[in-house]
Amino acid sequence: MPERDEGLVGDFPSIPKQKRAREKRQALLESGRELFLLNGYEQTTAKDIASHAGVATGTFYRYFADKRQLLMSLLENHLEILMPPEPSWFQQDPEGRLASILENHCEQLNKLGLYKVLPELLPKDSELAEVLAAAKKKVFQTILERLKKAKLSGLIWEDLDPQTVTWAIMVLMENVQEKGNQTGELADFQEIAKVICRLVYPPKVLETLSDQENQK
Amino acid sequence: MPERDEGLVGDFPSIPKQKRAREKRQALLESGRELFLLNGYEQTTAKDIASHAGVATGTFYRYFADKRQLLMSLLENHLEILMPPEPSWFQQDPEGRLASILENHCEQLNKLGLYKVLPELLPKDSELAEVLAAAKKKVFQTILERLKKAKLSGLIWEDLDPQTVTWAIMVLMENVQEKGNQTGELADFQEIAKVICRLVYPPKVLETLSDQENQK
Amino acid sequence: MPERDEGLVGDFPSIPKQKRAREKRQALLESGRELFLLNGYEQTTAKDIASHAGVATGTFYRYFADKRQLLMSLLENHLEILMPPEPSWFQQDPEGRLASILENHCEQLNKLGLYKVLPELLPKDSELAEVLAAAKKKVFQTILERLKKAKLSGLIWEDLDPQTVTWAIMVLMENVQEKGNQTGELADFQEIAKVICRLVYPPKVLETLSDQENQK
Amino acid sequence: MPERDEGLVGDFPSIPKQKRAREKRQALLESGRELFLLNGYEQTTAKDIASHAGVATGTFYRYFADKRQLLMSLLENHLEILMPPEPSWFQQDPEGRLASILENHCEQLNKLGLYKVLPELLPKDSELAEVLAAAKKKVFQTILERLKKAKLSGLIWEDLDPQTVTWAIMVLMENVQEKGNQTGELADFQEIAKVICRLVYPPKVLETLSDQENQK
DNA sequence: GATGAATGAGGATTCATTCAT
DNA sequence: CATGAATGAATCCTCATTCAT
Repeated sequence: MPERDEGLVGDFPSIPKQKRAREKRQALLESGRELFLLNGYEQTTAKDIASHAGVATGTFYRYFADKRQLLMSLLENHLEILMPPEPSWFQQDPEGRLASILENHCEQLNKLGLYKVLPELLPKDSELAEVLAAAKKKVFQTILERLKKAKLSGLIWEDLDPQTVTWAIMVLMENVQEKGNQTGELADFQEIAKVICRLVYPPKVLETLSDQENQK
Repeated sequence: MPERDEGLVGDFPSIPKQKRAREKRQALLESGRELFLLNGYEQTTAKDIASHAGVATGTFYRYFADKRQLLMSLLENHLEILMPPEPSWFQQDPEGRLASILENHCEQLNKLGLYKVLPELLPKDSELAEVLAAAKKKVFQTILERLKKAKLSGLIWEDLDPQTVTWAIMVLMENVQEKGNQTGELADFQEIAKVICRLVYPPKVLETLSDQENQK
Repeated sequence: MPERDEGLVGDFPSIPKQKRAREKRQALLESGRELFLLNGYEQTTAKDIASHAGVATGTFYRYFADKRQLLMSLLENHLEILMPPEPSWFQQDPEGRLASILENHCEQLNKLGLYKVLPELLPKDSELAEVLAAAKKKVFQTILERLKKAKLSGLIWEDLDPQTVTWAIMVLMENVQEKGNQTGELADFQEIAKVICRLVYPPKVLETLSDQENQK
Repeated sequence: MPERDEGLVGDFPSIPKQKRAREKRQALLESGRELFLLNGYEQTTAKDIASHAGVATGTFYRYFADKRQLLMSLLENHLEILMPPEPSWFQQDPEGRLASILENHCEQLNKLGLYKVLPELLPKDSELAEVLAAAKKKVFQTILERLKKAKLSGLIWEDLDPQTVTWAIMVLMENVQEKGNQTGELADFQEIAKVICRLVYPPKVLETLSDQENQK
């Protein structure tokens, strides 16, 4: 009766305590990640992952119940990276700050790469879809709250619906890492930040916030 | 044994056959579309599609090389629906027009449904990905051109990068049909249109454009 | 949606109506029977059965859900052969009749051979065990009823418990086909019949019944 | 690092180890027996047995070549329990004695339980089958000899074939422990003994033997 | 052309057995 | 000696594709 670790999504075979075993588990996770990115989830077999990690097929099943579970582990470990960041709007130089947040988020996403497999999985794995949707909803709520507070202070556009603005911000942030692909150039985070900020602040407010910074 | 349609004014050999063949092809395409949406692309087998269309497995392969080709046909037939619309910015009441464009686009997308399978395919089918990317690039260019013209007329924000704005508009338009899922409400196209227009027009320009309309 | 045939034990993929298909199904059943007898149930794989029947592995699964189901079909088709016969005790020359019943039963059992696999399966397949137990119980009841009637007529031993006698008769009949293996000779059905009859009739009754026959 | 038991009067190297080893072997045998009964032979893995016995998988293979050998050891250790008893027919109160022999045999069989796995193994393990057949043959011979002697003394039915009677007795004795399952009641050893005795003694002889007892 | 049975390669998973620690 | 992680052959089963009718 191996001990089991109840994670966010499903059961896992006992997570090994031994150092060697932990390393092997890590190697499998890493191999899985790489091959999923390279060939897609369906096209990657448990055997592939195992041999890429330098172990036998059976060893894979010592550490993971199946391919799906390995992926779930991966996602669980990096859920926060997959979520769009939650910028705050009261700070100075919002554009610059947002740009660097975006750049950082983008860099992490690309390093992880898992965002490439999600679209393949969401349609068939409703459990996973729910988990992600819940996480996104939370981010949505946070951003929305902040926007509403900002609105009370008169910092943001009066005539835009905060819900819709929140949605737009999230959609844009979730797609930053693909901007390069479309335009053929690297994403210019400064420009993107300006665009997003335009949805939030009227230009005058933005000037004020920037002035404050300049005065410092 | 080809059936013959012997009419008063001569023979139309094989025309009925062609007609039936075309119908069969259509039935297969339609079955494919439905099943892909229902169960996802990978989970749908050629046999499923054939029997859902009321023909034998082998018949499927008379009309399509394989499952992928059927999907390609589907996409080809409806590529324009899958592409974001190309709004123009010189017209009066831009928000209202954009709203109705969005609503229409969204409706067509949902009726077709194919947008749900794309994410599953793009990672593994680079050819498809290229085709779509090219189509998107074209839309991108069109929108960009229009924005640049508008900029020359001083109608749009001076300080935003047209490329980035174009990218933002497209991303937002491509994700309209998912807005409902996230917020739990139906997408409010009017509000979305307002948000998108904010990225294009300074409020004063917008007022002017609307005034023109009112004067009519 | 293939039609399904609800048998005694479990569901079966559609039983084919086409002649060729039926023959193939029969060939698979026969191959299964032979290989089960030859190598035992567990040692026989679906692939073995398929290639012994001259078809591909996948074909096996067109006709049977799995190995177990093939066996169930076999058993269902021949359940009556597997059950011990139900002799009646009022007739003339009971020994001779019983002997020929036994010989016939034994011959059929050996021709079928399935009795050799049953012991392997009963411990792990409680569903099958129940079906067989129920069938045996029915035979048991029939034999018991007949014995009780005979007892009322004073034809059988007064001092033996009919239930126990029934049990003994069934056990002996179920083991006839193994007598040869133990003694090294062919089962002598005449002698076995005499032994079984001794459990039923006192010698004097037996003489009377035989006399009646002689008088004819 | 072998532990050593250094006593006053010399060394007993490895004796403690041997004792522990013997215990471990016993634990494995016992675990094997329990799991075989519980899940059947095929369904029990070497790993199951080892962990049920509280040792590592590898340790199993230090004590037994494989699962089969463990079972063989078990059978070897308890062969006599598995064999039907060898009643003698000269004693007084044969029915009572036989009844108690049967009860005892039955009890031991049930305590051991191994009889439940034999049917699963005999078809695939001809070596085992031979060993058991040989043992049974020996019992058969013994019973047969005794019957023949009794026949010389005129104690038993003149008209029944001793070989067949021997066979019948063995078959009945081998199936006592299953009588309960079929009739739904506990086996009534007294009645079974009466039935078996009917195959051996004419009623009058039985009375005489019983009288002798009564006279005592 | 249409059919659908047949094919068989390929993926998931298990488990007897070995071997480095 | 004991351990239990690692091995990989072997099984089950599916499904894209072919082909005889």
